[in-house]
Amino acid sequence: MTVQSAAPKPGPTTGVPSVEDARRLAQMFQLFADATRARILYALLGSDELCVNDIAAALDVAETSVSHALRLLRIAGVVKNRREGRLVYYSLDDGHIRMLLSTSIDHLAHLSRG
Amino acid sequence: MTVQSAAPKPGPTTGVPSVEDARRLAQMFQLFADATRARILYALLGSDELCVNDIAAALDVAETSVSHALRLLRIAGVVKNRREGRLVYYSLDDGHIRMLLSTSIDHLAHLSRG
DNA sequence: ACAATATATGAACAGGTAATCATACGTAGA
DNA sequence: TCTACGTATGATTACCTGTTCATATATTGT
Repeated sequence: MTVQSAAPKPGPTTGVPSVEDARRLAQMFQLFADATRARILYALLGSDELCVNDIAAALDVAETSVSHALRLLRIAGVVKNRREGRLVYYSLDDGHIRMLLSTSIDHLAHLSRG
Repeated sequence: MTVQSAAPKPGPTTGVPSVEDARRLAQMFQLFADATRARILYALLGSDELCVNDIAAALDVAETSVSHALRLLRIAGVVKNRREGRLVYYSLDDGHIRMLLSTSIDHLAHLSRG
């Protein structure tokens, strides 16, 4: 197969990320690519701090499932937690996350409108 | 198991998205949650229009694989295409996508710095 | 019409992953 | 210490998804 190219070089027009960076990017997006985790994140976007049971109750999802989900988000640095007695409060970790979530909502709205 | 709640009601503090919305959100993020697709998107973020073979060559990925990936992105409205002879040019579909990608890069940088 | 090129798509197989179950851990109160 | 509660985690299972191979479609040139 001969290749008919339109762009002579892979040109770093803005700087194409390395395979490694792309992998990390994808891993990060993967965290949002699950309905349960997405719902958790949006719940946290609303009330800025929630304990595990509150989340489980609000979403009507098993506590175990929520806990597993929060673990992944925590390890990735997307959420942080704080213990107070028996309760553990979770919240979004930084502003980029909030912006990502907001932008994604905008995009969905954009698609809905046509 | 008795639930000790910190927030009396599932309160729509900013408006918790429905299960359906969360599902759509997750599906959208899922598109970015693959290294190949992520690399394609970042390549398109750089040069604003590329044909399939250019992408395959630039990323060193089989053309078939790129084609499958682009199909999903196209159906989801993330990229659009334009035929010119035998070549099909792909580009990002709207500004939200660009902002999402940019924000995600910012977040990664944020994590890297500490 | 035929051949070559560029892209698309269906099927199958391999690897990953979220939900569930069982259980462990940490904390508070009696 | 014992019990109850809130949370965390390992293992299993069932499902989903990306890659590959084979093949189809579209376009151009002879």
